Amino acid sequence: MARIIDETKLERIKLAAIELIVSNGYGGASISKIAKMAGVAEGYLYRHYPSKQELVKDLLRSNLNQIVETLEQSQKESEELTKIFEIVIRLFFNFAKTEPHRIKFLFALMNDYNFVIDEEIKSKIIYQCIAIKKIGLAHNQLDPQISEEDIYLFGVSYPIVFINHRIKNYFDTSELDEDAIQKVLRIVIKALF
Amino acid sequence: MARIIDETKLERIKLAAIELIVSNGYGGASISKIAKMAGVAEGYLYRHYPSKQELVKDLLRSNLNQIVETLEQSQKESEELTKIFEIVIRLFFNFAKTEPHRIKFLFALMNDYNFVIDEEIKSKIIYQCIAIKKIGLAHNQLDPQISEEDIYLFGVSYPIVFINHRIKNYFDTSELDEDAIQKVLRIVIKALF
Amino acid sequence: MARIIDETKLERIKLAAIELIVSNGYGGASISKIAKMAGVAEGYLYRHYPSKQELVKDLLRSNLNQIVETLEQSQKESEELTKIFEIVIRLFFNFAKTEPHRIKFLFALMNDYNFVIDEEIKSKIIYQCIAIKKIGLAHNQLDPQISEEDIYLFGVSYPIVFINHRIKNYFDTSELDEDAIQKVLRIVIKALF
Amino acid sequence: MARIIDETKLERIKLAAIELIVSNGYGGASISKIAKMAGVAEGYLYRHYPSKQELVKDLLRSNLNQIVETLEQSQKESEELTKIFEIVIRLFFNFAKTEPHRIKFLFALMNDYNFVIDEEIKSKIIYQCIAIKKIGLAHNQLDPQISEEDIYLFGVSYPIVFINHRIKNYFDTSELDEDAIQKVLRIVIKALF
DNA sequence: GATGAATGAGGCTTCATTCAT
DNA sequence: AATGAATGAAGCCTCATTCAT
Repeated sequence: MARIIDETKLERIKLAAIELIVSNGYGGASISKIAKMAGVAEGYLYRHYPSKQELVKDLLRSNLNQIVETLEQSQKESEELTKIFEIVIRLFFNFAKTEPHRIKFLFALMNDYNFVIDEEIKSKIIYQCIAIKKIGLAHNQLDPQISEEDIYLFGVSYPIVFINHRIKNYFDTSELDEDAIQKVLRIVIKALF
Repeated sequence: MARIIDETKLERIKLAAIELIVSNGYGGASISKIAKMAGVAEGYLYRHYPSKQELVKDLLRSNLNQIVETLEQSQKESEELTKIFEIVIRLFFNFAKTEPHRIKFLFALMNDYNFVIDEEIKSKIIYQCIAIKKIGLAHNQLDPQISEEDIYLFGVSYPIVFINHRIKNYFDTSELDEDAIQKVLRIVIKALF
Repeated sequence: MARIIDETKLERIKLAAIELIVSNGYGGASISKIAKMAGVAEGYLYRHYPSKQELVKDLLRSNLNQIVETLEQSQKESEELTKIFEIVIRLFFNFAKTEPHRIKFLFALMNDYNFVIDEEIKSKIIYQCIAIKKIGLAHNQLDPQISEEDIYLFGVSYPIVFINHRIKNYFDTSELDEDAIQKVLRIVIKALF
Repeated sequence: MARIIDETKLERIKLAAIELIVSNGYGGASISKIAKMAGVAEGYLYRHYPSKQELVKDLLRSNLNQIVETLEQSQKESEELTKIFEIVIRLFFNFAKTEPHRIKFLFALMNDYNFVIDEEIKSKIIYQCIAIKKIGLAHNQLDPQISEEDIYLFGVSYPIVFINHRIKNYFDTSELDEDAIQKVLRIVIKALF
């Protein structure tokens, strides 16, 4: 009975929101623009989210979840710290190539003072950082002065910052190739080990 | 005399704008709120800036200029790379203590995809990074693979990111004390040298 | 069987509509809220009423009909005017106790300039008032200057106004007890006889 | 400096709001309709009231204040209760002739369950009713069973209800002439004395 | 030079209503 | 017969900006 929810529509809304937030900022991504870009009625959005804020929160949440999964995945694939970081960093770069909006979106909102990260996801991320630190210490691969905060700053934050600087073409290079990956990886290892 | 009064007004406007942008975002910092907080008529603002955008651009420009000056200053004070980085980092931390709004503001807008950094300032910053790189290479203190981009990412971007993560209390530490400074400095040096 | 289920649904819709109109006003009683409260699909409502307006009109109509029936009933039960008024007033008070929403609803919409009372019901009410007047005159119980309008204003309007003032606790009494009934009855009789 | 506030505009807004609320109800009196009718920009309204609700509250407050003043005035002019009621009732009728919207507006909102009367005005009205009751008792003119609530219901509420019933032409008379005044006065006195 | 009254476009959100299923 | 997904107009409100004073 009744029509089935058109999942495509929701997906289009999310994509449109991300794209518009990335290019126009939170304030510049108006509901009407999002709806128009998604080819959906303005009111439709509110059948799935109680407010624009909640839509963006959800977007941030699900994108951060991808990071959490990336971190989890990396630890399943290897026990060597350099390898773990490589996996994570490669995933970010891959992410940047296949879905550049998403990495821009993350970059834009992770830093925003108005969008506090969901407590649950935050603790998952912290938990993963602690786990990585433990692996490193257990295998004597990590500078003992390194904290989970540093793991986060170099394993997550720095690659994202790097990628976005490249995307912004800040230093007249926008390459996100193998050389760039190696560069990031090398510095991260130098910093933490 | 009249000019002096003027300057105060403008200064108050700038401070109010920064504070409101930091706490409410660009969209949440309306002209009327800024004017009210600054104790100035709404229209007054338009005698100095053609638009709100231009006001914020100018704010970003002048705050970035402080960074340029910080970089310039650091090179005048020492020729040793570790010392130079220490000076810069100490200045950022000092900045964070005395004018936290400003460092938050920089953090919020530097990364924004909507506020492109003034071309002139950008090249100044790049120029300073190149200069620092040269000093480092001349004194054999720098990993030769390090580029000016890396100098920027670790000399400017990373300290600001670190400070803001601490301010946001992301890992349950909001300390910006000597230990924090040493920590940042140590990692930067490990990464670049 | 299916029909019975239907009737329940419709009844639930009506009750929900009344409750929401009373507590949120006509504008605050949205179809979706009514449907949700009634546990019914939004579209269902439109199988019985062509519009929200028509639903409310019908609600008003059927509730006013109860008043007409109350008036009719009272005349069947007695020929003495005081008795007739007593019956009517007691019914209103009883009504207020058992179904407070309804008396509030009547109060809210009877006075509304947007919901004109159905012509048919209006003439029924007028007819009843005339009938009561006739009884009074026939038995020499009524001040001859009293018109059917006065019968209405004191037999119907005043009790409803009184009850609602008490419900609103306007004068710090919300009692609707026997004393209140006696008080109303006494004044009505003093006014009309 | 700067333009002077155009008091006419505010007055036009108030009049338009009253007229539209009377004819379309609170919900039907939209900001845009009010602004259009008043010949004023939509946003202008918000320079004087923080919300639509507050505008209507203020309207209700100021109109109720007229009633308070009417009650106060009446007691200054006479010490005889019949005279006091006559003055009040005459004022209401006069009011109805010169400013019919206002009396309709009062009628519409006084009874509304969504617009609670300002506590301050309420106590003023109660105070006046008590004062009138005292005068009546002091001069042995009042039925001792009569409370201030009754004074209100017959001195204020009933005349307004009567006038609005006439305006609505409920019993095919819309006269608000001397006869009507005498009729109301006579019944009120019969009821309370 | 400075003010703040006034504007109206545009933002977010809700709503009555329709109609495919 | 009944559902509830989908619509888009309209509601309330805020905002950057203008301009008479």
